[in-house]
Amino acid sequence: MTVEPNAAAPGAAPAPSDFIRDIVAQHVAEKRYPKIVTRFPPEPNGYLHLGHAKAICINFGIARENGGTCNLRMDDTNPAKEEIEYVDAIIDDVKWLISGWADHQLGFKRKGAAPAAQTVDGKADYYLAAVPAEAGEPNLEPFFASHYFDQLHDYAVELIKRGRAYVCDLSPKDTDEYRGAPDRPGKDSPFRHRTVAENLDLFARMRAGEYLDAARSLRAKIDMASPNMWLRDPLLYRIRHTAHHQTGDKWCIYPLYDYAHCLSDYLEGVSHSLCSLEFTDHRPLYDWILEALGLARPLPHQYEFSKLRPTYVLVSKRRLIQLVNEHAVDGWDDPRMPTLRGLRRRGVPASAVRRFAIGAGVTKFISTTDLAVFEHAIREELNPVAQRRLAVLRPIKLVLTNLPAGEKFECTATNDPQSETPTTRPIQLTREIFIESDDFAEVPPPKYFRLKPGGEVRLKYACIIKCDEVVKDAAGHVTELRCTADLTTRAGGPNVDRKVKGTIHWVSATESIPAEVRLYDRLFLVPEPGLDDNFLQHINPHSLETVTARLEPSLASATSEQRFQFERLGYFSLDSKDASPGRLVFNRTISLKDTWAKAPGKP
RNA sequence: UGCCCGAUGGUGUAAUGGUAGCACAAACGACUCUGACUCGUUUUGUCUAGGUUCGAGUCCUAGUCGGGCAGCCA
Repeated sequence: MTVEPNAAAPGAAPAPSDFIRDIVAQHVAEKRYPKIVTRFPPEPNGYLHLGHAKAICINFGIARENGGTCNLRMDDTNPAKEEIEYVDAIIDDVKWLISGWADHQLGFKRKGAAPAAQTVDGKADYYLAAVPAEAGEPNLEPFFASHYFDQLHDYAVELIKRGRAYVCDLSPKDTDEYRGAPDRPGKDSPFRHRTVAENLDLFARMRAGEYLDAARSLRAKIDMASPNMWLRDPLLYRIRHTAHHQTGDKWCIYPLYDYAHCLSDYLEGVSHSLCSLEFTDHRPLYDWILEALGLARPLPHQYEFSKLRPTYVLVSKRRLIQLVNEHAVDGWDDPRMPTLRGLRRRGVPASAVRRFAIGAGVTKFISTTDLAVFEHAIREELNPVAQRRLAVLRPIKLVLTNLPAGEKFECTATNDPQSETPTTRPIQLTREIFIESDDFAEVPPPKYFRLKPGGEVRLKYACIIKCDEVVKDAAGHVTELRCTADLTTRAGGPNVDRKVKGTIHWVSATESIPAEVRLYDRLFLVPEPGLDDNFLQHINPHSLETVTARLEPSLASATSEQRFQFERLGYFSLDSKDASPGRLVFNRTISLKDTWAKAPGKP
């Protein structure tokens, strides 16, 4: 198939091809649908995470490649579990993830709009078209399954009239028993053969609130002996005397997922309903309901793909809640969380999440993707755009004994070495500076080419220095290094081209500013923490280390939108929550690759 | 002892009956005022057994292994 190049992300991988896209391409060629419409249907009962990112990228990606729309729909058919608080967070996270990539595809609807009655080829029909969220109309909102409760009810009545659904009085327990087991057929409910009139009456009374919760249910009349459990007269409606966050107390009967989902897709004109593998067994039911109704427009179809499961990460709503509740992390937006909010706060660009989610591919094979692939994607996105700065995380004082106190030697540092037209900024070299404590070793391991007693190293953007003396305290800890600067090796100096093996970063002791820097690492020590019910014991005790660092002064005016590379250390950005004008707090998004850290022979 | 889905290097993914490729990871090397980036080289793969075919990762049969399904959750 041919796909449009990814215009919004130059240099990114070409639009992918996979078994679902092949099907869509075929349908486009056949003109099976007037338009390609997909949907992303989260249940508003939790925050979106890395696993959802894949579903978002597939659904929006396919809409994007085919000039279609992807509707954001709240799958809110269970008032007991869902809360309005999550709706806004979901909208915000989706917009963030697709920003600059598929903004045009985001389908919303007018506030309060419900499917409208229309006639198609002489048949009565309901339809609710998307309005592009980008159109700038003020009163737009996402789709809600709950906004279709009237139409869904009408369709249920129609199923009863067609003899395809009946009201069942079996208790939940008896319903389970009658259902049988995977290797054992079920048996018909004693209420299966009620007349249409009786079913209509009972269903109306269910709706009118005459019965207690779970006293009766509406069931599809399919086949209690089907080898597919979902075809054994599945429930369509249950009685729940519970208020709903969208419809208030208008309803005391609520549709179940299988009934609501396929019809919601249909009402919105969805062409391809893409979901994860565990719904494969539901597909025959999805098709059965739509076919039983004799609908007017082309029917949507469901296709399933395997979820994204990164290593070293939990992608289970229940377990993420546990992390938050047991204070293993500091809330849903903790930068160590795989939630979109957490990733965003950590400084991960949406483009990196997309690169990862899209790169994982679309298959039906249950796989785990190495977290290193994600980390690589983050570095790939950040490297070309991050402004370079100098910062020292764990400072150790270094005195350049041949430089006069109080004097500043201006050096020129490059902001964006990856740019074709790099820009620069001045930084000041002074008699007293800080270097990274890792960059000095009194007893250096083999192949150590940082600073050591009697050794030479280049101060990045400045000059070569030689270590003359190591000053220690009574306990034997190094407190200060005394070195000589060779100013002839500065830029413009006669010996600027002199080579030494090592180059290290530094900041002026007098010009630099202090800042809190949070060094984040993987939350778990084992690749598949979810395998263990007692997963909390695998938490990485060093997943967060907070240090007081020294930064070059230009960082004082940083904003949380900016991305920085602290040279030789990693990518950092201002914490959007805890930083304030008087307080600098930086998060490490991801470290630079460090081949030296794992060099053999290194202690 | 039911039905459904799947299986390609360490990991993920491509090859649509015709040279098993790409990415990540790993190892080595070049370059380097970031032990980064970039570049080069290398290691490692079609679950098993039959069959169809000039030719099979691909098609067929059987098996093995893994996953899903018995919520009035989604």
